[in-house]
Amino acid sequence: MPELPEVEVTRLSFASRIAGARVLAMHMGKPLRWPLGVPPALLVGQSVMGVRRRGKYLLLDMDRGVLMLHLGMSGSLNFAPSQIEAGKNDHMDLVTTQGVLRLHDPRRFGAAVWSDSETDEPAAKLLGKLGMEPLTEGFELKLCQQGLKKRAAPIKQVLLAGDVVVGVGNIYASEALFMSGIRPTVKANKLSAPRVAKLHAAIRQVLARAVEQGGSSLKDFVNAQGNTGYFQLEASVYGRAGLPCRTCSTPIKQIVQGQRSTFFCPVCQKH
DNA sequence: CCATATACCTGGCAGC
DNA sequence: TGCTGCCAGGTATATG
Repeated sequence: MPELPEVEVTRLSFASRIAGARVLAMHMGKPLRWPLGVPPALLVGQSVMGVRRRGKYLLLDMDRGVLMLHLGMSGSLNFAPSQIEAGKNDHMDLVTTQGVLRLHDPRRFGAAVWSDSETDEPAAKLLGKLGMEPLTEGFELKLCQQGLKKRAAPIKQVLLAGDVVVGVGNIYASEALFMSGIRPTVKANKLSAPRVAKLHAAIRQVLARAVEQGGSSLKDFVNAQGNTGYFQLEASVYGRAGLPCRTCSTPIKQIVQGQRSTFFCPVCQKH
């Protein structure tokens, strides 16, 4: 569910409401991807200074460290004024003076991890190899070209790997490649500079637009206020196998790359 | 170092 | 209705 836009929309939907809140209690349900790494009681009494995002991680800055949250494939957050009874897929409650932050995640590929600081383990290890943030000034075309030049893997898989640019997941990778007219199977290091420039712009555009739209509503995305997004309404290729390309009417193709589905138009994305 | 495969886990859906 | 098999937004880790 959550790629960069969904994570960012989630962040925006509760960051200002939780800022300044003091933790009253923390409850953990079934195990997530990694152990929290700290007894929940140690969170009690600390305040939430703010919420940042790095790639698809949400970073809750606390008095004495950072609580890192990841939504995995099926996670979502809810920030409600008061506590409601937890369902079987609710695996973390952070009860604060300003509301309850709840992590809901059926598949449990998500995570809640404590780190004494962003430069300590485990944060350093999890965040250390992440690529550029696509919606910041730091996402420079030149660095993008340099990064791709070193990679012989198909461009789609390089985008997903997240070590050149973060936040582009399986949906937006297909969408960005369609926007820039690039076939997903092309080796990253074979792309000409002008084509990388197109891709660079497309990544920015598709992610920024999805954030504006409130995130993807594919399947069941909701932000921390329970609102759905609208991106699904305008997907160009993702999930449209066999349907006519919105540009040229050629049936959209679906292939598998690195055990993930990829969608593209064989005519608009010739090479 | 790089590219690719594997593992984690549940729920929804198509097809029978 | 109920079963089976397939598929799903991510990414650390293992393997070649």
